[in-house]
Amino acid sequence: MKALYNNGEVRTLAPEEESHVIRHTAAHIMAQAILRLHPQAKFAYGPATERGFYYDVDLGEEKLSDEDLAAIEAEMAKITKENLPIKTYELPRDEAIRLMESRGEVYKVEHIGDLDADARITFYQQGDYIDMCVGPHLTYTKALKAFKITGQSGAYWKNNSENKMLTRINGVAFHNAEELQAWEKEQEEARARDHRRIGKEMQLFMTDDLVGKGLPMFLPKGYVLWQILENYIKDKERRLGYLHVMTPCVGTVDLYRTSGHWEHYKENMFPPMVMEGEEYVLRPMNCPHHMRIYANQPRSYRNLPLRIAEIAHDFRYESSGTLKGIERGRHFCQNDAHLFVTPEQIKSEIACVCDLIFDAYKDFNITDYRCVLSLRDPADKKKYHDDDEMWNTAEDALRQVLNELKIDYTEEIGEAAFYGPKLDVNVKPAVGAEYTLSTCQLDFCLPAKFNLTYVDQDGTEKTPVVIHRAILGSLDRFMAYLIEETKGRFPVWLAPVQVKVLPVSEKYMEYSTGVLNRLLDEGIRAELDERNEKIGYKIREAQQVEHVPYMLILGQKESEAGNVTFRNRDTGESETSSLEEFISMIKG
RNA sequence: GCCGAUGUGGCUCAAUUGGCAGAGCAGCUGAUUUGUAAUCAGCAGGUUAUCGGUUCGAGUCCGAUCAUCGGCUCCA
Repeated sequence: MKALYNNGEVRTLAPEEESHVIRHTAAHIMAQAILRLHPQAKFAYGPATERGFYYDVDLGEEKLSDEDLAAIEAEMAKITKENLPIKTYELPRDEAIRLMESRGEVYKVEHIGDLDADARITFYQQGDYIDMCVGPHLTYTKALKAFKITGQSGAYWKNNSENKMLTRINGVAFHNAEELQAWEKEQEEARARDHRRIGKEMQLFMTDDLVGKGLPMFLPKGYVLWQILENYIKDKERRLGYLHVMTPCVGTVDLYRTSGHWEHYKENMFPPMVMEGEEYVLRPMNCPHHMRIYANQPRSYRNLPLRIAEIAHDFRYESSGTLKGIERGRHFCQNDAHLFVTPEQIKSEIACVCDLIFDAYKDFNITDYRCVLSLRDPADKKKYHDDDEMWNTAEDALRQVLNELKIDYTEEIGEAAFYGPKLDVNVKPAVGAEYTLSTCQLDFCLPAKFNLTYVDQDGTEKTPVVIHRAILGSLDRFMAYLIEETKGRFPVWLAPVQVKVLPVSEKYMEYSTGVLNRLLDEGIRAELDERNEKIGYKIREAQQVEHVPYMLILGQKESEAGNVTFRNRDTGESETSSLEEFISMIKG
């Protein structure tokens, strides 16, 4: 596949570059189609994305319907059929501005102003459509063979909510129709594993308008899974010397003024409740409570590290548009902990946190994740605690630890918490954008705000450093992740129902009840299907809807021999064994 | 919050240009007593998200509100 570079050269693309060029060219062709149908359109940015492309367009007062999008897609097909040659040329800055002004492209003109003074300004043109662009692009419009407009959304000019909202039209583009078809199939499968869908079907959780949006409720089966997660991580933490506490879900506004959260996040907190002249808020996070626990008694260097942990309920007034099942609600439970350490202990404690993260990932079979070192944006003095020396120390310390631990990470500017840098471990859900599962944050800021001290070896008072960390992140979000990864087919140790006992007919109910009770006595999560249905029907439901790992089929043979026949959900195979053997298999 | 779309029994979906709200599954009752992915029959279930408007007549057209979905922004 050949591409036209902005120096006029035509070169054969490396295979890994092809998709990007196809998608970027698709954006131009879409822009041309939009312009033909909506001549008032002014174009902002129109890049290629991971799977496709978009173009941000100012359409004035006009709103696009689905029919309009379909018309644009049809016009794109027409343009590819016309097989227009794609040309490129460079203009001096003043001529470039004049060209764009003459076409009313105000956003492009502004863009030129943002470029370095010596930047080359190049254009690509197909037919009468001209776009300012660095390329490269395909050489003819017919080279775009498979694309689809996937929808529209609002997006601010330069991603800044102070700026005008533009219409973003999204699309996907591929080498050929087969790839497009494969993508469509993939989308369908992704929708099928959406945790909201599976959660509803498996009766794991629900939401209710009368309770309130963004406030999911865990149903019995979902809460069983939730508790397994809670016990799992608390047990790990206990072995690592964490001390669990329980603190209230409200606190005074002054508590958050002290921490600085009030100043930074009050818009995203549920508003204050005034009681007897005091203001209280639902807590959005737990650091301040844990800081006060630290301050509850004098601390010595001998007490450190002090690891305070809590499965804590938090409330955040998230924008309605960002709510997403149990992945992001207005109430959630954090697997939170604060490690109070001396500067010398930072490295070993962070190493221990990282070990715990990757240890847990191994247990949950999580392999597809990305580590990010989230740093401040030094220019943004408002968002971040203003103390460059503190930041440099913290960022260097965290970076150094990650390097020594040989953790693969990318650095991202402007992603830090307001009080310090963090290591985030991100995953991508079946549907939607990447999010953070685990986090480990280094904080030189809050301990000072709360005047926390410890007496050091030499008898002087020093300020501890705090490491904030969450392994399973929020239990709710972690559960959403597990649902999507497993498609609801949880491994035995996580399955809300591990064994479903299915009598072949009511004649074997007594035997089945005995088996059920034995399983329950062993602490196995088992259920009995007492309905008067055929065995095939019971299997179908346990398999297809409940995704139960093991089904016990009990009939004449089993009741006479006193054994069990179990059916494996994943293989569909059946085997007969003694009940004892089956029990030890489940427990093993 | 913003841009756009959607909203019909618990679930999945029908309902011609505006003309009697319907089916399958689930539920209940009865029959059947069943051996590895749906046994048969009957019954019940709806103020078509809510409120208002247009019309002889609204699930359908218009407006507002609410919720959900796809994005944007945000995520301590």
